[in-house]
Amino acid sequence: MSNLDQIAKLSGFSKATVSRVLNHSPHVSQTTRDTIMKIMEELDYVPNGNAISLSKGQTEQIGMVTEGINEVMLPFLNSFVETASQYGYQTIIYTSGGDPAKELQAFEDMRRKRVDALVISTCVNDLELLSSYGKYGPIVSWQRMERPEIQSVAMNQYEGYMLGLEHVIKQGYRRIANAFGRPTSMNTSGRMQAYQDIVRKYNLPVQPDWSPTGIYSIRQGEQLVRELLLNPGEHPNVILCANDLVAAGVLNEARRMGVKVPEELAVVGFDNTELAHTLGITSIYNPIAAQAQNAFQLILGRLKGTEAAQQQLEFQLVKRATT
Amino acid sequence: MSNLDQIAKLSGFSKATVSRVLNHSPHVSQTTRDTIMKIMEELDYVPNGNAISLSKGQTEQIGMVTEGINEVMLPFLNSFVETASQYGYQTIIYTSGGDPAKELQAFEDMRRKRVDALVISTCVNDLELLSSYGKYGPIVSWQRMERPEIQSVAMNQYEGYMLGLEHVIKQGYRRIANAFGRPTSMNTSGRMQAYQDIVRKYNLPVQPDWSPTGIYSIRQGEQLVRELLLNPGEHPNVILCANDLVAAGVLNEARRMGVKVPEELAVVGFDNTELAHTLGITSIYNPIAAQAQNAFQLILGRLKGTEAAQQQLEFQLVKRATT
DNA sequence: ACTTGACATGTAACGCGTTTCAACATTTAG
DNA sequence: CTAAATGTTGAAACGCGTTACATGTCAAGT
Repeated sequence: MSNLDQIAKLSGFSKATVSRVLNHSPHVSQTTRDTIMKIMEELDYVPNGNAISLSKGQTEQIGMVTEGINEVMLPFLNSFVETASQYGYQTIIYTSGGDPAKELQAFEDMRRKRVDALVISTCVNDLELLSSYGKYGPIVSWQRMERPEIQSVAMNQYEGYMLGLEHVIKQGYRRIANAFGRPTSMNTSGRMQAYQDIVRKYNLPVQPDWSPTGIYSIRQGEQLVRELLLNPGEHPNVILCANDLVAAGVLNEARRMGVKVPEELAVVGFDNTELAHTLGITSIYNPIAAQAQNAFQLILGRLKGTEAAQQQLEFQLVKRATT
Repeated sequence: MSNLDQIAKLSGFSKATVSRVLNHSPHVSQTTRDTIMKIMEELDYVPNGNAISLSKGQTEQIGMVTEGINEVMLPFLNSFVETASQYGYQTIIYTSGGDPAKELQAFEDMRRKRVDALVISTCVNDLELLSSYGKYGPIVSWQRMERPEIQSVAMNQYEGYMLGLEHVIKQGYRRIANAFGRPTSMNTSGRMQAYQDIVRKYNLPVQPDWSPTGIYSIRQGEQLVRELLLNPGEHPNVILCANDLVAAGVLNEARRMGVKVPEELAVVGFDNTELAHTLGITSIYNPIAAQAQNAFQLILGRLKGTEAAQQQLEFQLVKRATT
């Protein structure tokens, strides 16, 4: 493996000049540039990325921290990776599987300079602790967050959820159930607030078990339907789901139970992923890809000291066959 | 930011000894270890990851190269990331979006020592070219591949596909259509071979447009159904799909067109992802998660010089409502 | 008492670019 | 024709651990 020093020696110039050629510095004469480039080609030279990272103090790598990648995250991940790579940044995946220690690993990696910044979604560690890593680099969250050290690209969940709620009300449904996500997240509390407000506004019936939290997956959606519809007492006639995965599970299981959708039970998803389209589920369009781009821009801004503006994005309701 | 040198000076020991403490070398007395550890804690010291990578010549990072992450890749990605992290390796995502130059970036990054190894799936560059990067580090492919420089964890697609073919034959279907994937991949040619053999064995009817290639996505699946069923002439009564995404699209569109599944048209997916389960699609179980683990083990083996054995994995057919 | 070996620790080179500051050469302006 | 400006290039320090090899010490073996 050849290195910069060899190029310098062979060309008769100093390391500094070779470095200038590599970095396209204008302070090199064309002749010198040509000479050096020729030698680099002959030796099949490429600079060592680690050496660059070490001396620059930056890796041009950004960590994405999640519990695990699922269908809902897919557009976020793809869009983020794509955007980052346009600017020469690579994306490293950190999945915790719910283990706080593994999650923390990502933050430690930022402290150790292996990544320049982090994007996080739902977190399992104490926020206080995570925020404290803000001093080691930019942290941007996909969830709404009230921490000065952590910027957020999350949208106003209250408004988004309200869109879904008003929609089903307009369709004539009144017995509304909610499959909420992570109970401690700001996203969930925004949605809960919307639900409470709509209940008050329209004086809707409420049952304690109609608003469970911690529902994220297909399987959980399936189970939820069984519980809701097999319980004694009054049943809901519409379920608003934390995301499209849950909605898919709900729809699937309801049909399996012989329940007519949307006549007997309406289903609303969230995020409007490909899955919602495929299954024909009414869903609240969440401009996830745009959020990912925004997340990267925020990071880049912090990294370059050019403070990018927080983009303004909106929810939309996509009506399909389940309402 | 404190560094190893400061710890050495403050503790009165040399850098070498401090390094030994960091690396849990047994050649340090307990007293010394304690002293040094205490100082490291006081200064809130952590070693710089880039410096380690530079001097060790390894980053403990593995690149995963794909056109883009989709639902089918999800279990592979998650399983790979999870397994790698157990061994202290991080996973970097490289998505090319079909652009050869972007794909090549990943290989160049290995040359520049930013990643220790690569896992690839479908590739858009010339294989000859990609193989030549084998000298810079291990490359493992998720696709079957006939290159000594690139190991493969792909399974025998011939047998897997045959499983699906024999199944639909047994169910009485004879007009078989295939939505094949990437035309140039070894995976596809294995499946094509299986199809040809079954056609010969059972003397099945064949139409030129019943075996298109290049079908990977939901949308393409949807379109395919329209084409196949609206064409003049004989229509197939079963479609075997390149993956579950395509099967989902096919199923979706067929139902929308009022076609009865499985009476008028059977659908078989591939990979048996969560999606197949949700939609009740018969699918060929492809032990993707296990392949990902295997891929990592192969890489680790090459990296550590301990040659891991290629695991033997099997396909299975999961019958659901679409056949 | 003397050698041998085990253990603890230090020295210095190494991995490889980047960057600041200084120096020198060549134009250009006056 | 000189002073100032502009353009080239180099020396050396810096970023930070790792590791092969050397040295010193003390206890066990004979």
